[in-house]
Amino acid sequence: MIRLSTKGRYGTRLMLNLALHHNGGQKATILKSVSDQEEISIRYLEQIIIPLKINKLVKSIRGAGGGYILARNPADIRLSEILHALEGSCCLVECVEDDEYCERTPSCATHEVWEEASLMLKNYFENISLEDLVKRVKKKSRKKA
Amino acid sequence: MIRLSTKGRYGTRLMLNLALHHNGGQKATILKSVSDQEEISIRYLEQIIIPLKINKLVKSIRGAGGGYILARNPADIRLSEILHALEGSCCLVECVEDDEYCERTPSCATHEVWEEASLMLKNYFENISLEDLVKRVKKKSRKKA
DNA sequence: GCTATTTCAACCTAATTTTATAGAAATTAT
DNA sequence: ATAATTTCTATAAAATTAGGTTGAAATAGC
Repeated sequence: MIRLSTKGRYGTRLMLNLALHHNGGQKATILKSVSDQEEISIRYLEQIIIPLKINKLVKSIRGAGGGYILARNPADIRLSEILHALEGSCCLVECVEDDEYCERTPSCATHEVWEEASLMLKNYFENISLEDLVKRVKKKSRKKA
Repeated sequence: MIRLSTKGRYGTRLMLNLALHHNGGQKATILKSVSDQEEISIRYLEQIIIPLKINKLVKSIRGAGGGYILARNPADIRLSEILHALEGSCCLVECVEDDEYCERTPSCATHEVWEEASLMLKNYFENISLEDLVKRVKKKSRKKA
């Protein structure tokens, strides 16, 4: 399927949750609280956050009183970066980013199409920041009330 | 990953191959020849073509001299139809097409984003026909020569 | 010219391999 | 002692391979 894996989906919700609790980056958020609020297994969150840490999107603080903090302000973290860290790419197919993946690429008409669609997606996700998502959440909760 | 499955990719190449040999829909193309040209296992092609047949995108002719023919002219078959037959949808996430998939949907800000991206993709694939792909192939082979 | 046989290709089912997802247990740092 | 982190182990899904069956056309023998 053309489908976002749970890694990408859960990871984005994880980052959004950190953004919602990001008060200038003072207090760390523990995965347990993210787990409770987002209803995602803490074990799985631990695996998901590893690539986010490697890609310097979050900082970890070990030990008591520790947890995770966004490495930058929510406005400076784009969805494309999160997906890139978690999915390896924003592309629909491997061969778009990896030239050597398939030798047919130069003559492949379908490749062109996947590439164009991938660029479209990439562009879309590059223009959405965590701050934008936070705004959407606030808008939604206003509608409810 | 946000990735098109091999079903979608191989299936599109299968349909494109049928389109390239579609001379007004007179002669059927056998999977063996598609397998040789596209370098995809014939066993796998047999599985991939089933949903394409169910969705009335191809017609099968059994026995000697048989094979497969596009059910319509290449200009009348859109990429979105092929992907829909093979992938079940053009969407990035289940919850976009299935309202009951996730109870968080109404309050989920990330859901909005996946939905918008999915619609973008859907729209893109709806505007590409097999004939368009055939034209791209011809353009590419001209460049080579 | 009709039946029997061969051939070709679609069709169906099962098994295997690989990859993704999820969780448990053990470990490390403060 | 508590919380983060790593490593290991199941489970599930996707991709691929493989074998055998059925139906339809073409050909050979009578």
